[in-house]
Amino acid sequence: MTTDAFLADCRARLAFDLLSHTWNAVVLWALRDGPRRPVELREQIGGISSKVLTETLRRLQFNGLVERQAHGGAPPRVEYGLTALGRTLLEPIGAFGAWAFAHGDEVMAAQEAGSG
Amino acid sequence: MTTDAFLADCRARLAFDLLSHTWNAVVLWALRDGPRRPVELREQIGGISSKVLTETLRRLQFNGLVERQAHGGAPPRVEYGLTALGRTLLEPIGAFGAWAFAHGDEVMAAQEAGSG
DNA sequence: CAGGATCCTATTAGATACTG
DNA sequence: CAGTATCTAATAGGATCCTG
Repeated sequence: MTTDAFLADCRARLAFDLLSHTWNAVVLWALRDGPRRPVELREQIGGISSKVLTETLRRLQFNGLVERQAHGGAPPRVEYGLTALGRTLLEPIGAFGAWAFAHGDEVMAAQEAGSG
Repeated sequence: MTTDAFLADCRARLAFDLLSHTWNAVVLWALRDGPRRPVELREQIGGISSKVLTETLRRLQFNGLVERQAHGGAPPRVEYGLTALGRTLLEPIGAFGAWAFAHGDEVMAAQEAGSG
């Protein structure tokens, strides 16, 4: 496939849109080991507010990547887990993680060189 | 590595930050076949303004992923190409592209099901 | 605990016009 | 053509309070 075709394809745009939301990939990755409750996700991820986490989960749910499971009662207990489709995204996300571990220091070095 | 460690690592955050800017991955991908001039990139990508393209290129340059080469004269001729570091990112980006081609239709189906 | 409703701020990108 | 300046609209995200 050509670069042009790739960029023009709406599915490719879709993939980029998924990535363009800061927390999408982070939350998906945090769910890799199985369903989690919101409070657990917040602890695990760190630095994400309740509101933003909820919005992110709704977005992922809307895109068919995450499913919500409510175990009724009080206090409420809700879990979010990856769908089959969501699990297929773990591999590409993992590829980025691997890249970050391999080359992250080079990026940081470039940043310091550029700003100093 | 554990999920916690992955998420806490600043290099991982870095990777996610790279992705969180809408056009970063698109522009990197558009440069995969070799250096391009800004006007060529705009045509190839489509839907990106001169200003946003310039900002994106500066950002990528700052992160050591892209390098600028000016061939002086009038009219000015400038080319942007991937650095060695930038080229290492093509593989993970390609993984996402492949995912989009394989599963993009499922995401779109989920969106329609959710909104309808 | 889950998560909705508000308010507020910083950032982004798009449009346009202009300079060298 | 390359790139900047300016203005504006949209949005993400943070903080906070409140409800079931």
